[in-house]
Amino acid sequence: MDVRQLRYFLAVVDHGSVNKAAAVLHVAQPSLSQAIRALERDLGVDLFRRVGRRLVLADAGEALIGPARQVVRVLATARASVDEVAGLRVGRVEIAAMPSQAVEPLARIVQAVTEEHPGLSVAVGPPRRPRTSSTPSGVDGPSWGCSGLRSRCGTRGCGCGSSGGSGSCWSARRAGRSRREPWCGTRTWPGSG
Amino acid sequence: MDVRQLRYFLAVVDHGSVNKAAAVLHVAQPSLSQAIRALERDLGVDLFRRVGRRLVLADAGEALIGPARQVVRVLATARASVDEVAGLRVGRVEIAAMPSQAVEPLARIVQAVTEEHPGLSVAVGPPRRPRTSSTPSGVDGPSWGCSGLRSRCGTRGCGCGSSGGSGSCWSARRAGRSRREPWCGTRTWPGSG
DNA sequence: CTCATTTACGGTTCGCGTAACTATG
DNA sequence: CATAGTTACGCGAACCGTAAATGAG
Repeated sequence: MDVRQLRYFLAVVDHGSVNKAAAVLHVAQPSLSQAIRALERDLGVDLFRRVGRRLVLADAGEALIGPARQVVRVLATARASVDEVAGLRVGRVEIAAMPSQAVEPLARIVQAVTEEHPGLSVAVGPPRRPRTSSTPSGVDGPSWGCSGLRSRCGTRGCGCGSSGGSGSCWSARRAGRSRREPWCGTRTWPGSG
Repeated sequence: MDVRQLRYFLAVVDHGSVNKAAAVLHVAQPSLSQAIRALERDLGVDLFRRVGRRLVLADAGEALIGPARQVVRVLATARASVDEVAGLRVGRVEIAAMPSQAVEPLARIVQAVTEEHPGLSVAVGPPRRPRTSSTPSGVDGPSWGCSGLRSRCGTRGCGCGSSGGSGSCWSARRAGRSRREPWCGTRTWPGSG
């Protein structure tokens, strides 16, 4: 059982179908289906009942929702706790964004972040060599490949959530944050700013 | 950030050294060191300060301890919740064990489990790997490839922890529980018992 | 037939272990 | 020299995406 699987599970529950959930999670439907199956196999229980071409929650699935949300929430808390102590005082943030989305809401976000954290150096650039239409994988140069802004940036919510849309925000692949991260991640390196 | 990493982190904190923690976690020292590094890279913060040949908690590490424990605890709760609903009422457990270790403490454990859950069918066999790519969908016989017993079996602790030693207990690799699981896993499938 | 989900399959990434290296006491 | 931690590297497993198959409406 993995946090990623729980996130996937919750997405399916929230959106009512694998299709919708996959779109929101930015993964292919088969991948999501596969992950759900793996979770069920891992738990040894069917979380959904396959009725027609719909997935409806089974009892076990119902029971999992609460704890699953809690896991996700607590994990976010863990990160926030660390950020609270050492985070975002000084560092460098590199953001890869689709040019078409790089102005708004990005500009506003960057402004908010830099005002909140004067020690930060923020850089914005294009997504280098996206592996598919939605996942970046750059590794060299200005280390593009990392990127995005998460909904709540930094230690305190500075109101730059804006839910991203699907242009200026995606999960990092190689360099920064693990790609396991939900989608949208920040990455800072202390000292290089 | 992954639950596995948090578990590793906590082990290092609790045991005071990578060496000890690695031994307890049953992973090689470099693997653990690597994982910690990855976690630090992911968070963008040093969790430990490398002083001499010792790791001492940095502020960020200190801040992470609480939330990390909570994540681990909540994740266990999630599994328990599912088990509570659908778990271990009726099903089949297949255990792969090294022959030399298949008697004790395995026999005692199996007895305890079957007494606790009369609906269970328990099978024990060698850790041979089945070439059947499909996991044991509960159709045919002892599809070995699954395995191990976790420290606390089932929904309530039935006292069969025994900490395993390193023979009759290991993480499943291909079928069954993900090997990400701490080590030792049970696997049940409803209906085929 | 159309749409949603699942299965099959190849590519890429990641975690782990072994071995070699560095540094501390 | 002995010990603890890190880096280098190869293997195996897992995840993802594309393509094809299955099944319900």
